[in-house]
Amino acid sequence: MTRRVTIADIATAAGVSKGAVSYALNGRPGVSEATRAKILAIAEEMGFVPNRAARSLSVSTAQAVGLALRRSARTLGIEPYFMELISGIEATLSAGSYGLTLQIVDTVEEEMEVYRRWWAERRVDGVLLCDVGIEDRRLDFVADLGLPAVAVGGPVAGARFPAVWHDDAEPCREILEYLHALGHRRIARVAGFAHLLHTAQRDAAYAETAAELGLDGMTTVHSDYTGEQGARITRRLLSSAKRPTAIIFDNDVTAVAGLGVAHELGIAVPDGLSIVAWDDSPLCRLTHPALTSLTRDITAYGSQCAEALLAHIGPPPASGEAPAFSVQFRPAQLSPRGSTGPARG
Amino acid sequence: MTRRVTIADIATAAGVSKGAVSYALNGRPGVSEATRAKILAIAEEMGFVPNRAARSLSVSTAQAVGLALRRSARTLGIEPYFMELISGIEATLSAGSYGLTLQIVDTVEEEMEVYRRWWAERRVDGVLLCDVGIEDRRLDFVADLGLPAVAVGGPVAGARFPAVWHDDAEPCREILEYLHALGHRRIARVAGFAHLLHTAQRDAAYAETAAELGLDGMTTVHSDYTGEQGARITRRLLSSAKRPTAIIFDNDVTAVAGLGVAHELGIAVPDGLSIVAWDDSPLCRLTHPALTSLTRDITAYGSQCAEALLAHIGPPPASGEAPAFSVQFRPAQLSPRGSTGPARG
DNA sequence: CGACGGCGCTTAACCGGATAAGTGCTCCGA
DNA sequence: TCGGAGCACTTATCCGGTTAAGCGCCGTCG
Repeated sequence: MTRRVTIADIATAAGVSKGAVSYALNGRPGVSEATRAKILAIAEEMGFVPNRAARSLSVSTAQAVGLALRRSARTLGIEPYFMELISGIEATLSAGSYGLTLQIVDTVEEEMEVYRRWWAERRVDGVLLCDVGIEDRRLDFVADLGLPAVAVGGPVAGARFPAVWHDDAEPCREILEYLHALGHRRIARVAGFAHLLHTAQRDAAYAETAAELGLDGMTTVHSDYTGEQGARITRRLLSSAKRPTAIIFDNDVTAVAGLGVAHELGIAVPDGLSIVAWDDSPLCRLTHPALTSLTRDITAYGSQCAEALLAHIGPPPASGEAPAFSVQFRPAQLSPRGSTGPARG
Repeated sequence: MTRRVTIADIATAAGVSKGAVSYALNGRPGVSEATRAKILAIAEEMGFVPNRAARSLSVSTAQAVGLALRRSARTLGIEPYFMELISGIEATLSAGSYGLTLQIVDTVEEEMEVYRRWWAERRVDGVLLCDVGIEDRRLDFVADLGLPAVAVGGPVAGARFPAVWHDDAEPCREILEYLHALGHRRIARVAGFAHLLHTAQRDAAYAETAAELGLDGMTTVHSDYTGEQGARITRRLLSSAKRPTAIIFDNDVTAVAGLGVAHELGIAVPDGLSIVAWDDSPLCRLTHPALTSLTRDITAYGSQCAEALLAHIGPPPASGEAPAFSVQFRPAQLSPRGSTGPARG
């Protein structure tokens, strides 16, 4: 295990000072082109890679972004959403040679503590906040800390930092009109966590469209996004006297579980029941029939979030143009598949 | 955004030198108990958190572990395996106040480049190698680099660093005997990537047990673990003249896809076809019928891997007892559910 | 009584970069 | 011919910790 090569080694080899090497490597003025070329060649030949800690200490930047996820291992595992998001985030970050530091936490308190520590340690330059809630203590906490952040989801009222989100109202309208056009009148919805911002947004959007279409029998049940709850709620819905002819699920996992329950109860899909899932993932194409779902490119969404964060971290506040607050991402698109059809009778 | 508190600030406040503060905070001798208590109290009061970069620079340790995943965003998203693994890894790491740095890569070359960079930058103190292959160039590469590593999977022949794995032979035998006892004689297997070590191990184990049981018609088809391939292969298997009465899938995703195909072809499960899935995840309980599967605690497995890595990084090689090479994890257990039953006719 | 050892603390160097300030040189114009 | 600007590079300092070495003071023992 040979010793690492430092700029001092390069300086010695090139017969110049450490300072000159630093200027040369960072493309700053202060050295002649000939010397710069020579230094770069030597650095390349010696396989020089700057020590991250030393650079961080000097410029007081971590070149890393933090992501704290407050979901259980099981939920994280089965929700394609997070891994796709992470994958997108990661792609943008590594293109900008930023690292991604990941931590899984149990409670909001723990999550905030992680942010406090990360920032105090200068382990990260900024964080991405997932699962934005209606009343979200993290928002003020992080802003007060001075820790650059971007909310994954929004728009956040009175935001003190950027958010990246997509309009859910439009897709909600699209689904409901689609199901209505297919003749469905008793439509149920298995929603996500009631405290999440986007759940509330969808709640409102469905209510509005339902009113316009004269669908007054729409029931909404909130879940924790797990398959177990999805199955249990679906079982209850399908066992009721006036059972729905269509169910909208707020995520893919509960939708797949719901489909399983329909099979279990001998209800044919889509003849006896239509199913729509949010968050089109490969999961939706695994089942038979494949699930009609709302497609959005979560990986691209993750990239966009990371970009917003880098932009927010990046330029010193002197810059003329204000950072783009609250970027809006393209809304989800309905992808009709085999799980939806005309209402029976 | 107030300036960070450094040990110099504490030193001033306590009326001592930086050195004394450092000794006090690190629990080393060199200060009286009274002074230590005073310094600790002041540090606490001022909310001191050491700067990671400064400490790293001094002690040349990153207090972080790297994980590079060579899978596509879509695969990562839908495979519960990785998130559960990460979750377990993360739990152990954060308990030891290590960070986890994640990177997603496309090719082996890129992956090795990431290791080289991480190590040169001293961004990580060690890495976990997933998806260990039969001929794995990464193993020697990482060992030559001097980068501490632990293989997630094994045993690795001629290993130059520890591995954590579980015996797959025993569960393979268990499955085959179970299906044999149920009367199945035409059993197919949808395996994973042929180049992966554990696939080869299972290949061998099945072949051996099949020979013992006199099952000579066992066909094995290798897949890339995706639902698409799982579905396609299953469709082919079920369309053949002498179609199997049972299929073993090497992961949960292909198994769920296979179940979908059975539905599609109107083949009842388990009456017309029995299905067994490896890697019991919530996914296996989402379907109807729920999938008989091989349960292993992947989160705990991840923890174990992280522990092995920390142990390998941790004590300087002087230590008396050799680091535990090649920890064996408990084998997977068969969890029979609704997708398996007696062979028909 | 003086030498010695150890405690408790300070001093200073170091980790590996970035960077402001300083130095010697050349070239230019007055 | 000389002052001054500007280039190319060096020197020195800083970032915030860790740590070896040094130093004064006290108690102890020969």
